[in-house]
Amino acid sequence: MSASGKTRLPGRDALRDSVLGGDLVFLLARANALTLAAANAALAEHGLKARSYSVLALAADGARPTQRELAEFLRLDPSQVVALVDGLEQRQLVERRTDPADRRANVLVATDAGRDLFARAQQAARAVERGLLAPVTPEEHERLAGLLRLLAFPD
Amino acid sequence: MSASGKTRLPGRDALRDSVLGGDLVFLLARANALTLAAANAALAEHGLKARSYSVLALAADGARPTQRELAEFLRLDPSQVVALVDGLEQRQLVERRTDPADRRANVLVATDAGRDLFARAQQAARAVERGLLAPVTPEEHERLAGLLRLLAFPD
DNA sequence: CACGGACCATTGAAAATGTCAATCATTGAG
DNA sequence: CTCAATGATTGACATTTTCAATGGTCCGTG
Repeated sequence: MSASGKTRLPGRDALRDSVLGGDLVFLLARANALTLAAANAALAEHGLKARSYSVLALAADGARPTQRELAEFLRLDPSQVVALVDGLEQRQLVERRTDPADRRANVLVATDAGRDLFARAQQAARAVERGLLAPVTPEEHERLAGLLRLLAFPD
Repeated sequence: MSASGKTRLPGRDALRDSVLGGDLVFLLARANALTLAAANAALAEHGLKARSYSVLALAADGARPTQRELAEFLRLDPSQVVALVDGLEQRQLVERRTDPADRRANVLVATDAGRDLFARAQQAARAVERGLLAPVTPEEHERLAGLLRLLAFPD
């Protein structure tokens, strides 16, 4: 009755029933990899990736974040934010304004062109999300977002 | 009524209420980053990372996956799997056996030491997961896993 | 049986990301 | 005023990703 004679290869999805199939960290990693790839593909036609899209999004909706806040929020090293903002600024999608309340800090603001591009990119992003969530009811979608928020912001 | 006079910095979590706060791709990315960091920290004392832990897990529970199956399942390039398996094999945690049914393919099998280490590492992994899911009821946990599976395996 | 296209594992190189320490300007506390 | 702490920036270095090329093996076709 032991499995010693097992010569069959795992079926297409035999691995899913392994220990990892219930591993939250693994499921998150895989879901992230797939959704990130889909998002990047969709954003490419706008010259963006998920990263730059995120920065543009935060600049575009008037939160006026400093680069340090961006770094913390996006879980990036401050030096990566520099590069990201450089890219967007060179394309005139975003401006660095030194924060009047603290002249060490730069506050990010989207230009008109930036808001424009963001609006279009957001359409693409939403379409992707819709596609990803096709097998899920709106209710479940909300539940999922809520649970993910718990993991993403453990406070 | 415009926001032209807005000089206040965003509160600690003002960014969460931005467009990104409801962005599934972003939430997944951030949740993944946090849980991955936690998992890596916990696995470090066993000389593992989430990646090597995953490979070891699949080898340890007798699924006898080929490297190609591993690559697909973990969403890695086959060359990365080579490196991962090299590491585990040098530590005698895992063995490559050429698949009798297809001599091109290597099937991964855990050694006794490998199963041993995995058992201990799994304890650590489970503890981390418990910590991450502390704010969530077991029911919600299951629901989350189910929804993530939909995203992770769109078939 | 022999051929040829497809597939697995492996290698090596190049590009993208992640991580860290050092620096400059500025802030805020004492 | 002084000084430790902080935000942005730079540059170096490690890790991860992504690709193309190769040798061995498989399998369908002729």
